[in-house]
Amino acid sequence: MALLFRATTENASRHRGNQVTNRKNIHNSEVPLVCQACEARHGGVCAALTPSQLTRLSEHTTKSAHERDTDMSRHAEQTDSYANILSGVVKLTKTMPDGRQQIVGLQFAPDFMGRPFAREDGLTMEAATPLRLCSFPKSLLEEMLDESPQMERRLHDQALVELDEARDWLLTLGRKSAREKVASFLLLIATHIDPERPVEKGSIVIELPLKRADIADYLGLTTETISRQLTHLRKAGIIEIEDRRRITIPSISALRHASETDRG
Amino acid sequence: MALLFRATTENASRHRGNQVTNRKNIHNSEVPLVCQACEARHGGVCAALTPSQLTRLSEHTTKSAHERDTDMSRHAEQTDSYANILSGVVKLTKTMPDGRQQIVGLQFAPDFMGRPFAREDGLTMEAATPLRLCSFPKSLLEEMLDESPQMERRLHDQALVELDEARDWLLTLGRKSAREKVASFLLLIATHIDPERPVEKGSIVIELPLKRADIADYLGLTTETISRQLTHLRKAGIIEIEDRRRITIPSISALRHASETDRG
DNA sequence: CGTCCTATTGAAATTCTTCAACACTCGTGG
DNA sequence: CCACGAGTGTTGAAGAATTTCAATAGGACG
Repeated sequence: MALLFRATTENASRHRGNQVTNRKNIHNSEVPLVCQACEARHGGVCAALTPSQLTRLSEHTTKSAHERDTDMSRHAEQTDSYANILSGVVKLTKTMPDGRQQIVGLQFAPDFMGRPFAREDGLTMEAATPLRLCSFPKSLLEEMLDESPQMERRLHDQALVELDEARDWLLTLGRKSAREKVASFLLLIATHIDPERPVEKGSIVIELPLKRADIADYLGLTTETISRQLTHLRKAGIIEIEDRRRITIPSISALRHASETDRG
Repeated sequence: MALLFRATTENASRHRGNQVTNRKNIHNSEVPLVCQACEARHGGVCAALTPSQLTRLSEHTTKSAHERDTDMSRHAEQTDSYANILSGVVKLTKTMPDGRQQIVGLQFAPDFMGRPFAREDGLTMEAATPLRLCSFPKSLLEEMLDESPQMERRLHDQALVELDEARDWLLTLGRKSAREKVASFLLLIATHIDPERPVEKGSIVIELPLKRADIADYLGLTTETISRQLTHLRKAGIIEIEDRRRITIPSISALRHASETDRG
């Protein structure tokens, strides 16, 4: 069992955020250094805590790194912990008895993973990319949730955001053509992968966190169709394919248009 | 504007739940009579309130009835209220610029309608059937939410349930055939429309809350396909069609099977 | 250099949609 | 009481989009 996931685990106290990039100039002496990186990016649930609560929590956090394709539900179960995503992408997948699969959600930094006080059913969570987490014991977090309604509201908010995203995706799966679906996916990645960047203007390059088969499972299509539609978008000048995983988008608004209409 | 929705509105205090059917033998003298009906069925958010809070809330509730196709967002906006569904079904719809539509959720009694402290975007809410609501002023409810973490947790729970349902539906839209989709829809209705009834055994009759065009918008198909698949299910002996709106299901498990496999 | 995994491309097969005609139901007014 | 019309649902045939099957190519790694 333990062999099934390989994680490099370091105690947070030995680790002062020295790997952190993208960091803004924040010097809040009250906030634990380990947490500043998170805060700097765009506060996850922890942002709802007071500095003293944050200090208490940070004393029990563990940072860990995981390879692509690691089963994260297993990790959560084994360590009896919840976690924030520091970097990387997690895919949530549903599977039918006969093997058909559908990715029902993607989680990016700084999303919270897990469900305090509630069941998560029939869903597998896998690292879609190399992943870094900041984990805390379930018991401690649930304690703090009982103390801090703000933190619970934060989780509630994340659930509502995920609900909105799931519903947007229902529209995509139910009513869009394959071409529009692929464009919608690229748009989704472009707007989520780096929340720092203002995404409206200019040419951007995105790194796809999923391989073709995963994209297919996300869009309810086959890998062949993904491939064909990508080359179609390329020929239409809406994207440029640098390499299987890197795509440049000359104009986000052109892409957005393509995500809502088939005909030019 | 006001002409656009016609509602018969009665003050709750003049209304002692006398229309209530399906009521169990509960005699809790501390709980306001207006609320007992709700509780008896299967506690909505109000179940998290103390009797005294419930009394306070019940003094400001308004029951109302609405015809099919009423725009409920308008109602919520105009009365500045949130509401519990007492009976009937509400459909949540997303629409694309070019008119394509997708139903992204159905709400049944005793679901809570509205989103305290958060935005609900690009979504229209319509009565799919005649509807009865129990509404309360937003301000009062938000006050009580600040007082009662249990109530907020209840809302949080509902959001998580809706999220799970949306994700199940993603699998349905993304990976199932038209036949399986229609079977899945019937199964959904059978399991939601009357939460009282144990749903596993025997033959049951369901009343469809949606017309064919709506079912199509829920399943990402066309009305023609819905029609064809319904007659297919009928010929396969999985359902009997009593009339356009009433369908009997001889065996729920056969239907469940049909919702996951095409070939017999 | 061979092998495994991933991605692309083509041609045939299938599923679902589109277009078109027709049937049923219900309420209204002659 | 019947006729009419609008809204709703069903059925058929042709067409389009996507899948399936099959073959090939590119990269990463031992």
